[in-house]
Amino acid sequence: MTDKKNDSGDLMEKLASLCKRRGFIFQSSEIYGGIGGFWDYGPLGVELKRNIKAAWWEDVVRANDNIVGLDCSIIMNPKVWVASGHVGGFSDPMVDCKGCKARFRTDKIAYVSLTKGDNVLLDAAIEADDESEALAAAMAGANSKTRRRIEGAGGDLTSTVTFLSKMPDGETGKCPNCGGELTEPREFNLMFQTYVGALQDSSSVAYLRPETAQGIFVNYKNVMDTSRMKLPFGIAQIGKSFRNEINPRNYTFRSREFEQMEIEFFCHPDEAEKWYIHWRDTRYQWYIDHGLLSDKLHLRDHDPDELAHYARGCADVEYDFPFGQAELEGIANRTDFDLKAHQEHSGRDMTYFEDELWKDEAPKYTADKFDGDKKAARKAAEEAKSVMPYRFTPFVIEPSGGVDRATLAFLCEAYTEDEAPDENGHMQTRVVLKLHPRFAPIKIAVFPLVKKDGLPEIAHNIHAEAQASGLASFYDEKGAVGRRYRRQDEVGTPFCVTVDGQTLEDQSVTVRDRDSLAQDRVAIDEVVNYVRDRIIR
RNA sequence: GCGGGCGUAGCUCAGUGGUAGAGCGUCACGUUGCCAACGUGAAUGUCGUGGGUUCGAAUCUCAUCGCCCGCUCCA
Repeated sequence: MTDKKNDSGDLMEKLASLCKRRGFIFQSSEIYGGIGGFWDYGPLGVELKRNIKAAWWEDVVRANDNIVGLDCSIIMNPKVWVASGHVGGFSDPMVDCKGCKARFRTDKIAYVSLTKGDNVLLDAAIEADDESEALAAAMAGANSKTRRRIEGAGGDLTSTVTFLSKMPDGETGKCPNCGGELTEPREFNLMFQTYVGALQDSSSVAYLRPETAQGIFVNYKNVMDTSRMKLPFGIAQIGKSFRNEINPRNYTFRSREFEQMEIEFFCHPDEAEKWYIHWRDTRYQWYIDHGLLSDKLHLRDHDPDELAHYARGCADVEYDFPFGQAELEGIANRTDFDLKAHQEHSGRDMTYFEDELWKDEAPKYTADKFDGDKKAARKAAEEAKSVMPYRFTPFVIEPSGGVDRATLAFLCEAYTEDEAPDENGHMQTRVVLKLHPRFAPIKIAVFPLVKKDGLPEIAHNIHAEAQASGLASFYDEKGAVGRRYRRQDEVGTPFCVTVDGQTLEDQSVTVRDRDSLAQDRVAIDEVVNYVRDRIIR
């Protein structure tokens, strides 16, 4: 069997077509012309996605004593987003050039002028990050005559650098690229807004969360107080998030409504690096274990200049999609940035106290150690307790994965066209989703070889037994058995069980393997266990 | 947001001003005893949506929505 793995661009089209045809993924609101950036999961898609989420939850929450789950509301007090920096800080106004169509952030366009008295020696529009870079770039861009005049002017030059973002409203400068006219600055805030309550005024504005993480941070105290968790421990959550992407693209990859699976893992600052490495490697391995080949999966450590201002380390798990290498999950060391931000904005104490460590230390602060001065002893104790190593703000390691992105990656990886013989022995192209059995929407399909001689009844019984034991099972008696196999191949069903004439004689059935096409003869009583043994991990 | 391409049956697509089509899939019956494209029959379309031109529009035109590619963006 030779695989004709499709790494070209049409894989995406074939996959999208299959997903529509077999009920994995539909465009949202399709009968009304759809809506960009929103997608629906059909009968098989929802099973696949639930299986992925369930596997994550089992492996992350249930398999770890020090991780607990959470399910937060999507709409929160808007102050949460002020504290996190999502309101205000990250809405970068942009301008477009009407001439050359380039787009710029207004805080990246600088207007540099050099004057000596009333003489303007240099007046330039430059794309730059800061003043010194703008000046340097303006000088470098000047012609030799201008440069000589500037050098000749000696020290009595006046230089001004004005960023477009700092210019008065209504004033726009020229395009740094072509000198053309720029549009009015436009806000690109990616949070969806809504109103809470009947009154739609500025006091009732709220946001659909752009990430699940903040819901965890604001519940960190609640969880710690009620679940007896001690550092290091994690809080995990799966849920919808919303970003009003400017330009959703690449099928479900960049959607405006999407689902995240996130852990916020709280630990001692001294251990943050250790846990960061742990989670980075654990999460990377999780994707490999579930079928993403390691040569298509990349663990990419961010360069220091790529890191967000609050992060001390960050790595992306990336996959080679047909449209390019793109992120499935990010693992970041967010330091104590978030807890400190919420402590500052909410006024609530977010620090952690090492009481077991303090227990050993407390005897040093009894009154007799302070010449019987109880007050002095208490004061010294309070001071000692209020700082490291007893009291501190935990660091946070955040493995944050996209459920829809993982689903898409597993689908891309699973989509295979190989060749299988037809009834005359001629090789025919076969489409098969080689999904990890744990993720397969249907685990076992049960067929009577033909629709007579009591075979359907026996097959029905096996189907019912599989269902009763919790296996997602599918019964099919229509058409030729070969066609039924192919239908199941297309949706990734790992095992097909066929009841045939021999079953009537010796109570055995054939179990056919999706990937190898091999058939095993198994006793009816054993068949459910046989399949179960082969789908667990 | 800009530029280009596309939108016709569940899927893939043909159809350039005059009766809405094909292949596959689906359904029914038959056949078939282990790997889809056997037989017979059947269902299925706001031709993305809205306006305009025309005696007449899937076809020409404008707008709009969606999808794909490139640019841009991505806390």
